[in-house]
Amino acid sequence: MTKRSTRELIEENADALFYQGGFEATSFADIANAVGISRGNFYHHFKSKDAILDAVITRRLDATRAMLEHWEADASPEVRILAFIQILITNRTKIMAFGCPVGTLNTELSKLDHAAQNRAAEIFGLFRDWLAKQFTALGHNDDAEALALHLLGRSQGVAVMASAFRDEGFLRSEVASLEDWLQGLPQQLKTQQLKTRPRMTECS
Amino acid sequence: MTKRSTRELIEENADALFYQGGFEATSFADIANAVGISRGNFYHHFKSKDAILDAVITRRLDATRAMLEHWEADASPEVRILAFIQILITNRTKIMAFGCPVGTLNTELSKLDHAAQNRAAEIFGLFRDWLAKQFTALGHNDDAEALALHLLGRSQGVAVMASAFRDEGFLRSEVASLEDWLQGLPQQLKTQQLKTRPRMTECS
DNA sequence: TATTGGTTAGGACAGTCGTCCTATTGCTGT
DNA sequence: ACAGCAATAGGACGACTGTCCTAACCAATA
Repeated sequence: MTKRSTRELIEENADALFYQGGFEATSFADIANAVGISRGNFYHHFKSKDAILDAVITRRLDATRAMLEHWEADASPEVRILAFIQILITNRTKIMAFGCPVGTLNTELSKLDHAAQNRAAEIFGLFRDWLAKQFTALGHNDDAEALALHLLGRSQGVAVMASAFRDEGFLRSEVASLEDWLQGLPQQLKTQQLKTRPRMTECS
Repeated sequence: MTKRSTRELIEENADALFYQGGFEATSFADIANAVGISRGNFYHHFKSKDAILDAVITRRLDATRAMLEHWEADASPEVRILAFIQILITNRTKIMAFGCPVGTLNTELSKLDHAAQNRAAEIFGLFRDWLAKQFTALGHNDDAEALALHLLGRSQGVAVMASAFRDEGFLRSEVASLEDWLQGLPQQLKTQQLKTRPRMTECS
C-alpha cells in the first residue's frame, strides 16, 4: 500500500470527522489525535481551521469528479443516473447515521455564514451539471437542469428523513420510487429500454 | 401586548438563535446577550445547555401541534395538505438562509450524537402522523404513512437544495411540482375537485 | 563533518465555553 | 415593617478553543 503523507492523513481524518461530527464540533485536537500527531505539527501543515476545511472541500470536489468520470463508462444515460441513485443504497449505513456529506456540510456552513459555503455548494454543482448532461442525452433539452435539481433534491430529502428516523425501509422505498420516476420519464431519444424488475411498495 | 416572562424570552431567543446559527455554535452568552440579561440570571432559569435545548424542542412541538390543529379547520384534506406544502413558500426567505428548522436541528443533533435527537424527530413525527391522517381521509388506507413520509422527504430536499444554492426559482418550481403530485394522486374517496390553476414549469 | 531546511513535539497564549457560586435587588404575603 | 423567596447581576472556575512560538529531530547536501 502507498504510504500516505502526513498532510494526506490529516485531510483524510478531517474529512471523516467533519462528516461524522460536523465542522464546528470537530477541533484541531480531535483531528490531531485521530492522526496521531501533535497540534504543533498539525499547524505546520494547515495554518488555520479554514485552511483544513478548504482542503477537505477540495478533496471532496476531486473525489466527486473522479466518481462522476468513472460512471461515464456506463453504457447508457439511464444506467449512469441509476448509479447516482444507487449511492443512497451503497452508503445507507453512514447516511442513516450522519446524513449526506454534501448536504449536511452545506447546511452547517450556511448557518455559520461561512465563506466556504459557496465552494461546498460547488459539489452539488458537479452533480447537477453531470446529471443534467445525462438528462440532455436522454433528449430533455429544455428541462435537463430542472430534472437534475429535482433528483438531487429528492436524494437530499431521503437522506435527511432516513437520518432523522433511522429508517432504512423508507430509504429503500424512496430509492425504488426514484428508479420508477426515472423509468417513467418521457424519453424522446431513448435508445435502450431498461428491463423491468420487481419493486417495493412505493408512493408516487 | 402580553408581557412575556424572562423564561419565555429566553426560549424565544434561543429558538431563533438555534435555528439561525445552530445549537452547538450558539453559546449561553449569545442567548443572554440577545435577551439582555446576565449569564447568572440565565442559569437561574435553565441549569444546563441541554435543558434549554429541551425547552426549545418542547416549544417547537407545541407550536407544530397548534399549527396542525389550526389547519384542521380547512375544508378538505387536499386543502390541508396544500397548507403544509405552502409553508415552503411562506417561509422561503428563512429557508433559503437557514434551511428547515426541523430538518437542520435533527441533522445537527444526529452528528452530535445528542440524546435529544429522538425528541427532535418527534416534530417530524407530528407532521408524518397528521399528513397520514389527511391521506387516509383521501382514501389511502394502506399507503397513507408512506405518502406522508414521501411528502415530508420531498419538502426536506427542497429546503436543503434551496438553502445550498439560494435558489428561490427552484423552491417555487418544486412546490408547484408537489401540488401537481398531490392533485394527480388516485383519490378513491375524493369529494371535492380542486380547481386547476396556472403552474410553473415542472419536472415530474 | 557541518549546514541547511523540512518535519515534528510540546507548551504558551488569550479568549471563550458551560458551569457554578455569592451577593444584591425587588416583589409578595403577613 | 419585616421576613422570605424568586429574580438578577457579576465574577470565578477549570476545561477547551484556535493560534502561535520555540526547540528538537532527521535526512540530504556541501
